[in-house]
Amino acid sequence: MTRMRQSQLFTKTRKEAPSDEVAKNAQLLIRAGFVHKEMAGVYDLLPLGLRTFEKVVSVIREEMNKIGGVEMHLSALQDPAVWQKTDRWSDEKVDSWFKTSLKNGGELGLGFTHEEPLTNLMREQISSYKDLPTYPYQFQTKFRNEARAKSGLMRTREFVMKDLYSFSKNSTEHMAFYEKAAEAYKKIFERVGLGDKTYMTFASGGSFSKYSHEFQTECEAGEDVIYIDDASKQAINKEVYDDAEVYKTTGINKATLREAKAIEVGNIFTLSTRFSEALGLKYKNQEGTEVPVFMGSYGIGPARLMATVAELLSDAKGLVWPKTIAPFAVHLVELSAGNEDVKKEADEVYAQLTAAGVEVLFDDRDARAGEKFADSDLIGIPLRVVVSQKTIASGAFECVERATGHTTHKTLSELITDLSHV
RNA sequence: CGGGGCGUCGUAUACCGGUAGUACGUCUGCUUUGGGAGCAGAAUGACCCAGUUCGAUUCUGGGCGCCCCGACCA
Repeated sequence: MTRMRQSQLFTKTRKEAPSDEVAKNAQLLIRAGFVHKEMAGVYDLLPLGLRTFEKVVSVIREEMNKIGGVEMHLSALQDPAVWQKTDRWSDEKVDSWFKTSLKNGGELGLGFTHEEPLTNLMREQISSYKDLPTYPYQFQTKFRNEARAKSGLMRTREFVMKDLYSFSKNSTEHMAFYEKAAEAYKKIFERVGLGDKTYMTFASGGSFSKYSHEFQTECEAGEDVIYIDDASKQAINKEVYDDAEVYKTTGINKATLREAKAIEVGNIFTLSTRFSEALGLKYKNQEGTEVPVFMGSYGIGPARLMATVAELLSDAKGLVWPKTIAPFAVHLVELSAGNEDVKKEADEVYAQLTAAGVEVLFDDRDARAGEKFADSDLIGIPLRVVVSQKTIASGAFECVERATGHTTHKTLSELITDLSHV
């Protein structure tokens, strides 16, 4: 669906944010009708929110496909057996499990990540060096029993993650891909409008390896503290700030670093053979020797990314979406006040823009100008096109850029020409 | 999980040991129509369970829920 009449959009905007939301991202997304809070750390995507979410997903998907990613979809329900093999089933090892049980009493888990089932599955697919490298990925719901959900959509208990896993022959082949993945990630953050403020950040490797890389977007609402090197656009996570080896590896001068709060919008890990060895994922090399597959994992949460954009690119009037992830390209607003000529003209503009392939949200509601403008500002679609008696008389429609407030007047054909360039 | 705070119409807020007011939204009517309109009317509310009390939305205890700080974040 590339268009929508606002009279049929069931979500309503609100003047005030709910008192239980402090985070700006949640306040704006709820006020504009993009999301609904189901419970702490659990949000529903409403029509506008879903559209933006899907746009973010598309951007990520395109970049993953470009570097050889192959999309698939794994189950959320998890068999304990495979997790026991890597020692990640017990609540002592992993405290964020949501666990449930079968009617017959058998235990199940709701996946918080997918290294185990995928590695296990790939044993059927990988047996020779000829099968490598390979890069399966998915957009899939993760469940994490966070001790504390916080910051609106930033840290939730149920969320979709794009997780890509690389299966390589050795660390050299792995590192080549790791660097390609890092470049793809940079492109993703640029495309969604966060390029200026997102830094590839040296971080601890968790339980997998000594170091990993996070993509951190500088933002006051973030929960991480990073140290930014503006010259190289790199950063260092506070957790490894005092590690001398980090400076040797990166060549960063500790003295020039600037402290900032940031949101982790993506991360990439070298997993090495930690999972392939535990689960027996091996391949035969050219000499006929069995070797464990060398792995990596690469995650991005599209909803967190959407929330980060909401947090950073909004203004006092509401959301300001970049064209790449806006729910619609154009917000067509008719100010007919019941005037049939204006209505007819607006309908015509709606039909023609749609026919030209432009995604349009058409505010055909019987509401006053002030309310329509306020809603339009709140929702944050990049371009507002106004159809009213005034614009009909002048022969050109008023076009207002949401981000800048810049206003121009264009005929329908000029408008279509402009928009089809995007 | 430790600490703190908070639960009142759909939303945001107020007051009160004697069953609750305002604003926005909603409904009806009239007026208005380029920046969240005006007038008149209407409907809608105390998280749950105990206790104290003649009487509890108010006080006490417990539960549940939500937010914030911290810890955690594979």
